[in-house]
Order: sequence, then structure tokens, then C-alpha cells
Amino acid sequence: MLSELRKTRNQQRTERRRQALLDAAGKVFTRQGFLRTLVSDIVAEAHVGQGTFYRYFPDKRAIFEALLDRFLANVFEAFAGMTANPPQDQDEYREASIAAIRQATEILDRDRDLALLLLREAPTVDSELEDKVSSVYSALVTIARSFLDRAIKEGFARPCNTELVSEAIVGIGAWMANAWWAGRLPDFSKDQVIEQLVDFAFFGIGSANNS
Amino acid sequence: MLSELRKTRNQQRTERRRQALLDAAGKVFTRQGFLRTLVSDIVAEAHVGQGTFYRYFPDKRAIFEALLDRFLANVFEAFAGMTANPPQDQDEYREASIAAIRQATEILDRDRDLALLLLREAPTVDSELEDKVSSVYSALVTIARSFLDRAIKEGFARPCNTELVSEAIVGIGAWMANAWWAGRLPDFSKDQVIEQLVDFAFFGIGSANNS
Amino acid sequence: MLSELRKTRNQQRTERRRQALLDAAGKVFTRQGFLRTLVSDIVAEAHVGQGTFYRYFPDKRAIFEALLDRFLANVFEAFAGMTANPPQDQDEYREASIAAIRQATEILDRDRDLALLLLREAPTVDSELEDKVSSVYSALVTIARSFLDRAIKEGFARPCNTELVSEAIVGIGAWMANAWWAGRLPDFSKDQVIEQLVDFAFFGIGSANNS
Amino acid sequence: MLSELRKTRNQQRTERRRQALLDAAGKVFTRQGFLRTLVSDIVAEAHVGQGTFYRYFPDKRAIFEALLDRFLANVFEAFAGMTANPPQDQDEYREASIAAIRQATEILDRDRDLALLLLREAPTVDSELEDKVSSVYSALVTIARSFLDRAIKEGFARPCNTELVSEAIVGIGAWMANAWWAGRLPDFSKDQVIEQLVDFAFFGIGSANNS
DNA sequence: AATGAATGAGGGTTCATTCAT
DNA sequence: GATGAATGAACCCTCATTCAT
Repeated sequence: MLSELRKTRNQQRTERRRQALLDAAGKVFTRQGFLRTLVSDIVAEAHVGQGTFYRYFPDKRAIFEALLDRFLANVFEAFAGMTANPPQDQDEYREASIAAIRQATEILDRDRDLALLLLREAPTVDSELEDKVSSVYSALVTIARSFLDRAIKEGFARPCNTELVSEAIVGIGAWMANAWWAGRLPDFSKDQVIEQLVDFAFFGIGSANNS
Repeated sequence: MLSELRKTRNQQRTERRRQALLDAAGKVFTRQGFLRTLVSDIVAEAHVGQGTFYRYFPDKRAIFEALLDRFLANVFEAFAGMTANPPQDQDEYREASIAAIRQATEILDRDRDLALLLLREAPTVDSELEDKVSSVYSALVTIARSFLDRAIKEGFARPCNTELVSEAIVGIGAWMANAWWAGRLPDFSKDQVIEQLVDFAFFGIGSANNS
Repeated sequence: MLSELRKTRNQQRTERRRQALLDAAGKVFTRQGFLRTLVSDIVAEAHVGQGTFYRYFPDKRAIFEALLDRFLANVFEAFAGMTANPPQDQDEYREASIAAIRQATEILDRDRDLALLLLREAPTVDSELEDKVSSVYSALVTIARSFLDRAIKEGFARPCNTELVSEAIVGIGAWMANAWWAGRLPDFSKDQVIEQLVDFAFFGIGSANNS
Repeated sequence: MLSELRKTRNQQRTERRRQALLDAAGKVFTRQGFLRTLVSDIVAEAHVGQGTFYRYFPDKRAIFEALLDRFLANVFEAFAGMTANPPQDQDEYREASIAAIRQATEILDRDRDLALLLLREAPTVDSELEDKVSSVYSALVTIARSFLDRAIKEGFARPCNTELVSEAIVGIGAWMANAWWAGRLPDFSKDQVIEQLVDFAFFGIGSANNS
């Protein structure tokens, strides 16, 4: 009979190994993409035997999903703080937005390549993984929408179809993050990008003297 | 020696068959995704022999690329008209934008599922295909930017970093098209979406009375 | 109804095309070997259509065999003259041998590469082709043996087992021809090789003063 | 971590299986020739899975080469002893030659069919394998030549061009071995063949009373 | 529990052969 | 008769998964 201590130690070892496999998978997926990653690549990267993989994950898709879950949890965590401290006027709103985005990207920046890969490839693997990614965007849209609704009610935002507009706002964020991470905007600092986008979202491209 | 007539007829037959293979591939890719599509699925859909496929395309990737090329050519054609008729004031600009987007989506709508698939999966196949898709976005950004630059010069658009903002505008378009095609916006007509987005792009979310 | 003239002309045309295909096949087989030669290579070399090949030969093996037959007929022709003019003493015998070998190689030299290929690869294709090649060697052995038998009877050759020795003599010829054609004897002229070999065959390596 | 004992046992098992595959391949190649042998034939003969083959050899050519290497190593071993004990006169030389050849054929006789196949087909597979076989003949020629050079220097062999003559001697050996193995000399014992050939090599066909 | 050798179904690709024009 | 596009039976090889140790 195993002692409690021994049992716990084994569980820890198991959990550590699971994480090691996930980390290894993350590296290999980032390097080669889901399509071109073999299970044998993952176990080689993790320095474990081929059979060991199947003690922890039923197949390649499963470890990809686990990786995605871990990442999506991070995303939620990153945006969780945004609901606090409702702003009192448009300037505060704008400042709060900039701060929130800056903080969120900070967290995501740690695994930017993996993030890029997961968001890009998950929808091509499976409709289930596609739904998972969608649901995260939906959640972000919901957050954005509640902010926007309040801002309109408080009178410091232009009335509009908040469902569509918040989708668009999340879209800008996701798109530009993608562009930035993919190196398509080499001439700008991250802060520049964030500020310009927030201004665009707040004021549009229209000039004041024309309204 | 074949007569000219005969030669031409053969070329036509070859071209027709190539298109038939492309169409069949389009259907199967749309249904199953690149990953899960077998060459044997494509030839079954096209009702030709397995070997016939390899007379027209060297491998699965190649037919996917040809399909992408055909689609990207359509995209360019769709947006080619946008450069004509520079608008004279902000309202005309806004109307022109709506008209152009409506027309572009009209054309793309014919193969919406395929479009969705190509844009989503091409970047996961290959860095070359990834670049192809990127370059189309870049081209659209360039078009958007030249419009925006002029609008600012003419005084009916707010000065801003046009490189970033035009990237964002294309991003909104691509993102919302995606959302729309993927059925994530079931409550809105296409025209509603277009109008709301153009307004968002022109005026932002900021209220007039707060500026 | 075709006139006789027309019929003959067609037969000639057919025969010419058959020879053209054989020549083309010879070139390609020489270049690539039987194993790596495709029917499509042969028709490309012959500048005829893929289907045309099958009007003249049932398959790749058949054209190889036809080529072999054409070559073996040449070999027989080359050695046919050797039976004439029986020599009267050992020196005449030796001179006649040298002359015959020289003449034979003369004829074979025209298609040396093809000869090398056919003799080397035919036995690996088929046991039937193997037998064909064998039978040529047997025929040569028979010729050599009849000479040797007579020479012994006439008293200017050492009595020996003529079946084995004539096999060995043909073996030397075939082996050295192979070595020569394959470029394994770069330092010698053909005449040098022939003379040395004939001397070896006549006198062996043993020295006179030791007998 | 595997114990040393376990590791060694695994290596042995691996080596045993590799040899089993080689043996199986030998059987199938002998039966069907390189051209007509499928990898699936080899694995069926060896009673292992299709994939197992590819753990041990990259492709069909590779296992053929390994088989050839194993055989050529045997050939060298068979002839290695020939360099020892230089003979002191022509008779000793002749006796030594007979003994050496008898011993060499003894060893090769064990895998005569495979030997025949390897020497015959290897040059048709590849220029690399062709070179391998050539190099063995060259090595044998070198051995023969050193003997002949010494015999001439010692005065019990007729001066001659030793490069050509030793090539011819090896040629006789290879050719007659081939003829014997191929069943073209059914009326003679091996010893008869060897003796006759050695006599032919020593004394030629020329009669003594004619010199 | 961990291993890595063994497996074989499955997929891509070739190429001899057929056949409609 | 000549053509070359079409064909699909082979065949090679990969790689996710199993399993004996």
C-alpha cells in the first residue's frame, strides 16, 4: 500500500511530466505547425519515449486542444481585470482602454508565437476547436459590448448597434495583434499601435470640421 | 500532325477538365478542409481516374494553390473598380465606400464558403501560401491607404497614421466578412452590417457632444 | 483497294518506324539502363506518340528483346568468317586468331555501349533473355572448340579438355572486352590487349625453361 | 533508464532481426531478382510487418547493398589467405593456385545462388554498386598480379604484361565460376574444372613440340 | 509507469497500357 | 495508322498507435 505522501509525489510527477509534454508540443507546433508536427517530434522534444505520450494524451489532436485550453485560460485571465473600475468620462474611458489593452498584450506577449499558431490553426483542425476559439472571441465581444452599452447610456459614446460595433472592435484588436506579431508592422512600437487604434475606434476617420 | 481545329478543341477540353478538377477540389476542400481531403476524394468528386489528377497538378498542395490563385484573382477584380471616381466630400466618400464594399461582397459571396476556407487554411499549409494571402491584404491596405491619404489632404478626414489605420480598416472588413460568412452575425442583413461598419469607421464610437 | 505499290510503301514506312523505335530504345537503354527506362522515355526519344509504341511492340521487354536479337545477329555475323581458312601451323593459327578477334571487335565496336548494356542486363530481365545470351556464348564456345580440336589433332596444340578450355577462351574474350569497353584498361591499345591475350592463351604464364 | 544487460539484449535482438531480414531478402532476391522483388515480398518472407523493414533499411536498394557488402566481405576473407606462403618453383606455384582456388570456392559455394545474383545484378542497379563490384575484381587482380610479378622475377613464369594477364586470369576465374554455378558445365566436377583451368593458365593451349 | 520496437492501414505517386478521336 | 489523354492497378513509404519488456 502506498503512503499518502508517496501518492502525492507520484501525482506531482505525473503533472510535471504532463506539463513538460505540453511545453514540448508548444515548441514543436510553433516551429512546424499542426499539420507537419509528428507525435515523434513531440516526444523527441520532451525527451520521453514514444509510448509515454499515449499515457497522457489520447492523440495529437488532444494535446493540441490541451495547449489551446491552457492558452485560452490565459486570455480570459488577461481580460478579466477589464471589467473593474468603470470610467466616468470619454477621456477616462479612452485611457482605461489603452491601459487594459496594454496589460492584456503584456500577458499574451510571453507566448506570442504559440498564441498566433493556436488562433490560426485551431479552427482548421476541427469544428470543436473552431468553436472554442469562437467562444473566446464572443466572450471578448460581450465584454466590449457591456462597456460600450454603458458608455452610450452615460452619454459619452455615440449610439450605435453595439453588437456589430463591439464585434468590429474585437476584430481590430485581433487583426492588429496578428499583424503586429506576424511582423507586418515593423515601423511601429506597440504603444504607438495601441494609441492609434484606440483613437481610430473613438473618433473614426471622419474630420470634426465636416460634421 | 493534328489540324489546328483539332488542337484547339483539345486545348479547350484540357482546360475544361482542369476547371472541373478545380471545382471538384473546391467542393471537397470546403466540405472537409485541406487536412482531411485526400486526392482520391477529389478525383471521386470529379469522376476522373486517380492518375488523371497527376496530369493536371503535381500534388494536393498544387491544386489548393491553383484554387487560391483563382480566388485571389477574383478578389483583385472585385476591388479594382474602387480606385475610380474620387469622392468630393465626406458624404460622397461614405456613400462610395458603402457602394464599393457592397459590390465587392457581391462578387465574393458567390464562393463564400470556399473563400472562407482558402483564407483560413492557406496560411497553415505553407509559408508560400501564407505570403500569397498576406500580399492580398497588403494590396487592399495600399488601396485603402491611398483613399485615406487623399481624404486627409482634401480636409474631410481626421489626420492620423494612415499606415496603421488603413490596416485596421482592412482588418475590420476581413474580420466582419469572416464573422458574417461563418454565421456569427445571424441577426443582421448584409447591408446593415456594411452601413454600421462604415459609420463606425467614419465617426468612431466617440459622441459628438463630448469632443 | 490499295495498289501493290501503295502497300509496299506502307510496309517500308512501318519498317522504318520500327527501326527508329529500336534505335531510340537503344539510346535510352544505353543511357539509363533497362530498369530506369520508361516507355515514355523511348517514345520521346523517337518523337512518336505514346500509343504508337504499342502498335510495334507489346511492351518494354519486347523492344529490349528485339534490340538484343538485332545485336546477337551482328555478333554471329561477326564471327561467321572465322570458320574459313583453317591454319596450317601454330604461328598461322595464332595470326588467324588475332586477325579474327580484331575483325570481330571492329564490328562490335560500333555499338559498344549498347553491346555492353545488352550483355549485362539481358540476363537480369528474364530467364528467356538469359538463355538467349547464353546460347550465343555457347555458339562461340562451339566455334572455338572446333578450332581447338582440329589444332590438337593436327599436333600444334597441347591436348586438353577442349570443352572447358574453349569455354575459358571465350570467357577471356568476353571478360576483357567488357573490361576494355568499361574503361578499366585505359593504358593499353586494343591491339596490345588482343596480342597479349592471344599469347597468354597460347603459351600460358609458364616459362619454357621450367618445363 | 535501462540496465546494461537489458540494453545489450536489445542490441542483440535488433542485430538478429537485421540478419533475419537480410537472409529473407537474400532468398527473395535469389528467387525473383532485384527487379521483380517487392519490399512486401521480403517482409512476408521474414514474417515481419511492412513498417519494420523501414526501421532497418531505408529502401529496397539499401538492403540489396547490405547484402552485397556482406557477400563481398566473405569474398575478401576467402582470398585473404592466398597472400601467405610464397611458392618456390612452378610446380609449387601451380599446386598453391589449385589449393587456393579450391578453398575460395569452398567458402563461396555456401551462397552460390546469391553470389551469382549479386554479382550479376548489382551493376545494373546503380553505378555505386557497380563500382563496389568492380573494386572487388580490381582487388583480386592486384593479388593475382603480385603473384605473377614475383613468379616472373623468380624465373618460373614467362615475362608478359602482368596488368593485362592478371586481369585475364581473374576473368577466367569469375567467368568459369559463373558458368559452373549457372549449370553450364554439367559434365565436370569442380576439381576437374579447377585443374584444367590452372593448366590452361600455366601452359596455354600451345604444344611444347611446336615451340 | 516508462519505453521504444513493431505494426499495418492508409495515403501519395508512378507508369504501363488502353482507347476515343 | 497515329496520337496522347485517361486510366487504375501496383507499389512505396509514413506514422499514429499498440504492446511486450
